[in-house]
Amino acid sequence: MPELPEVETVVRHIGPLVSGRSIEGFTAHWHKVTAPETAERFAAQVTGQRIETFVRRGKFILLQLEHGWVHIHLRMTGQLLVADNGQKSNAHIRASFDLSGMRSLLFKDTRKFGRIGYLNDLAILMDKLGPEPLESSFTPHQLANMLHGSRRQVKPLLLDQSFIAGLGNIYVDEALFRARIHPATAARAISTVKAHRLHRAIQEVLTESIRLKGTTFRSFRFGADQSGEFRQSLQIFGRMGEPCPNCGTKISKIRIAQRGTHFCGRCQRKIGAHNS
DNA sequence: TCGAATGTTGCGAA
DNA sequence: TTTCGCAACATTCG
Repeated sequence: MPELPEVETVVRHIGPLVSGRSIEGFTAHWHKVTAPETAERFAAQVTGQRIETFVRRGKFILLQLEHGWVHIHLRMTGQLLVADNGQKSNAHIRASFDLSGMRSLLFKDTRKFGRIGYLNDLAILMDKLGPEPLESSFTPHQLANMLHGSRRQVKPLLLDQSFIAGLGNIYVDEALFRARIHPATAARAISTVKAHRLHRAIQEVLTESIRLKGTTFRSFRFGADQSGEFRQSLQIFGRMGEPCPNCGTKISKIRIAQRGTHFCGRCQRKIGAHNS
């Protein structure tokens, strides 16, 4: 599903196609796509404005306008498509922006969880998000301090967008496996050495996935129905029962914080700091 | 046939 | 502060 690498892939693909164009109109094809705002009010706020930049923050796609910002969240099944006017329409289109130059930006979302909104001031959104894991300002030392300040289990903590922005179920499982940390470990019990290892694992797994244009596990697509290629590089996610690539032990799948969680019971021991 | 599982966020409640 | 369960949805799986 769209996590940081998938959203980054979408932004890199779509940005050049729409930046500099003007929004000439907006149509909601499903009444809640702009919730809690009404589609009419959203349309009034963005119509006539030029798209200055097209960027990502966490899992949000942000369109900087002349005045204010459009934010788009793909949630689970959202996709952005650019179509030339007159092109045949797709199923599950929930909203469309009419752009200058006879071109449209379409929001496709089978499960209807995705949302589009407008903000005058981006701070309202930014304040709810933790650090960007790939920014150089995000340091191993900082992550260690953050972990040591929490009593929560490490997996739900990493999924919390106010703790760190952009990670979802797939990359949390992958990063914890690569760092050899059990997903149910109390965050404050993670040694500084392991915290630094986790920092490296997070950056490596995200960077590598962006390079391969994300993970297509079920539905993620970008552009003209293209898939990401990182799925082949997944070491633990979706591999329950398969041998651990590190030690050969069967990969386990359990439920932590209501989320399917994959790990190796041998490589990722919950207690004890002796397994490196 | 049908209930369970899927996965992200936000909400209220414990 | 943190955890828990649910709701928002459609589709696929067993």
